[in-house]
Amino acid sequence: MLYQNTLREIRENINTGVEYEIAMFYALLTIKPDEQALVMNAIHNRWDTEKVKEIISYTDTQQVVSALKQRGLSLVDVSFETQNDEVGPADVLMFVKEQNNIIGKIGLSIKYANTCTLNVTGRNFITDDQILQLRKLLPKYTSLYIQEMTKLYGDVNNWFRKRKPSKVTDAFIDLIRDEVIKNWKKVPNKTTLLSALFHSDTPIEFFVVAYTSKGYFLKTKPQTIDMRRADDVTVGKYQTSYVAFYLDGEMVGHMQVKFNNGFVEKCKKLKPDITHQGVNMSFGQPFSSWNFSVEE
DNA sequence: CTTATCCAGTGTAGCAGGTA
DNA sequence: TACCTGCTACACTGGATAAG
Repeated sequence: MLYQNTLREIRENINTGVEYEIAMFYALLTIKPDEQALVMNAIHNRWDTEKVKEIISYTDTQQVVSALKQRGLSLVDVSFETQNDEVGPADVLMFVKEQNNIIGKIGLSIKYANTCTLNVTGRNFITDDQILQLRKLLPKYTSLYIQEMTKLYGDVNNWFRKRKPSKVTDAFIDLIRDEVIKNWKKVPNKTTLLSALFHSDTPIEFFVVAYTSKGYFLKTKPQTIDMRRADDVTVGKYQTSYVAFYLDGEMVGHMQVKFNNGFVEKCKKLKPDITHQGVNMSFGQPFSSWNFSVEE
C-alpha cells in the first residue's frame, strides 16, 4: 500500500541506506503491480536511480516469502516505513494473512554492511554531572586534536571532515568510557534500557534483512537476552572505543562510544567555537549518538 | 585482492527561545 | 502568532587502514 507520503519519500529521501529499503519495498510490491509501477516512476525521479535499480536486480524476495510460508503466513500487502519509529526498527512492513484469515504485521529492518541496531544517547549511561565535567575538557582536547591533525596532515583542508583516525579522539572516548563503567551500577531501569537496545520492546515483530553487495541474508530471530536478567548485565571496555555488555561472562552486545559527526563539526552557527586557518568549526557532540550492536 | 576493524559521517524531526 | 535559528537526539552507512 502507498501512504500519502510514500512516493514523495521515495523520490526525495536521501538518508544513508534508504536505497536498500526502497529496493526491498519495490520487490515485495510485485503483488500490487499498479502501485509498483508508481514506485518505479518515483525511483526514476531519484538522483541515484541506477543504484536503486541495481539493488532491485539482485533482490530476490524468495527468502522472505518462504520464511513467511514456514510460519503459515502469506504476504498480502507491504508498506514503506522509513524513519517511522512507531513500528519499531522496521523500515518496511509486511501485512500477512494467517490460516484463519486474520491479518497480522511483520516488519523488516533493512541494513547494509553494518551491525548497528540502535543509536542511543549517552545520557542513558552517565549522569548530567558526569557530562558536565567531560564537556569542560572539550576545548582543551579540541586544541590537542587540531595540533595532532596539523602535525600529521598539515593544512586544515587535508584533514577537516576527512575521517582521519586520531589518538586524541581515542583518549577522549576513553575518558567517557571510564565514566560509563563507573556509573553502570547506578543506572536505573536497566530492563527498560536493555529492552530498547535489543528492540525487545518493539510493538511489531521484525526480521532483519542484512544486505551485501550481492544479495541479502535474512534473520528471522533477532538475538536478544532474557530481560528478567537485566540487572545481572555487566559492562567493560572493548577495543578502542566500545563498551561491551556481558551476561554470565558472555558478550551479548557492544556499543561504540562516539562523537555524532566527528570531533569537530561543520559550523552552522554565527559564532564558531573555533576558527582554524579560516575554517569555522563547532565542538563535536560526544554524547548524542552512540551505536549499539547486538552480538551475532 | 577481500574482509575486518574502527572512528567519521550524513539526513531528519522536534523543540525552545528569540523576533518580525 | 508565525517564522526563524540553534540545538539535541534519533535514524542510518562510509571510508581509511590493517589484517588475512
